[in-house]
Amino acid sequence: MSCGEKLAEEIRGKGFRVTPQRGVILETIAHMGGHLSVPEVFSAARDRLPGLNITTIYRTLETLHRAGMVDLFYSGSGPTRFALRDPDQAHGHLVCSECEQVMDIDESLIAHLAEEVVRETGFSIDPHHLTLVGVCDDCLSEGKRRIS
Amino acid sequence: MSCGEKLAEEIRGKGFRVTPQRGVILETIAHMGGHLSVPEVFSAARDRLPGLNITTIYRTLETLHRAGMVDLFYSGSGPTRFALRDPDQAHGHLVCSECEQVMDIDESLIAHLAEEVVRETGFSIDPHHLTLVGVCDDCLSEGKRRIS
DNA sequence: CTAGTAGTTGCAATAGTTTGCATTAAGCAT
DNA sequence: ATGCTTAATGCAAACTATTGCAACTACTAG
Ligand SMILES: [Zn+2]
Ligand SMILES: [Zn+2]
Ligand SMILES: [Zn+2]
Ligand SMILES: [Zn+2]
Repeated sequence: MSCGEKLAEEIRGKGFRVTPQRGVILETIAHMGGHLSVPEVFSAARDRLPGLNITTIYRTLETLHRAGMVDLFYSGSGPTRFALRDPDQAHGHLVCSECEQVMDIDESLIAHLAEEVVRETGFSIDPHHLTLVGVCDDCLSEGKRRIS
Repeated sequence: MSCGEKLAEEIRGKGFRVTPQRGVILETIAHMGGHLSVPEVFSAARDRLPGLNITTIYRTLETLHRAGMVDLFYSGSGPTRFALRDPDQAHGHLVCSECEQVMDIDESLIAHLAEEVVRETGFSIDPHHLTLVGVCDDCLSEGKRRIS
């Protein structure tokens, strides 16, 4: 069973239909890996399934996101990016607004943050691809800008 | 001195030029208040200054953001929103991905979170309009969806 | 296997955002 | 006041994202 087929079974299990388009899109993002934009997924998936429309990519990724299989990742600049979720390892990102650098946050720190928020507010943060914007160590010490 | 003029002085102090467009845009967002989208600011500001181009709104808000006078607020759906920064009270938002509800986070909780992150990673989170996506108390107890 | 239902797709129109470039004008120095 | 320098604006085009609707098809029930 290919990884596309495995993912197809997973979305069927969540009550969504398995279509050729969804099969190809899942296969594509699984093989490309990483953090992809819709146009990137589109041009790769269209090669496997001519006639595929870019609207279908947007809608499929939204569906997969609601199904918990794909994460959104918006860094504050450029197009929104999507990534296949790794259920075993929830990572997040720190985006420096000065140098555009993107760092990873590891799972345990995210878990601590989420714990504090849920205790204070009752709100459960989604630990997958938690994205925080600020200023990195380097940029802060270079004094390019003070955050007020 | 109107609030628009006061803000104009502030951006001049940060090294940016004061133009009629910027004066009108500042006056407009100060009087409208709240969390505004670019199209909203545009249609209001254009009434005061005919000929104003929407591109100028985008660029001015980006400039004001870099100057620390305006915050970005992207909730994961709809257009990006902007708000005049209140330097005395940094608030943030919790966005429920189930019911679209937006709650406020108060400053002290944000300060705690930022402290934990900077201690672990050296990264300084911008406390203004910190926005976290997840599931609210109500939606979680109603079991509309489990977060994995 | 067949028919019905409802979720999904493609297409076109629309909305929101960014970029390049020529023109204009704010702030500064004389 | 006058001219210089460079930031800022307007405009057009490209890019990114969303929505409405008709046609289609995956799934289910019989
Ligand atoms: Zn940086
Ligand atoms: Zn990631
Ligand atoms: Zn909710
Ligand atoms: Zn706010």
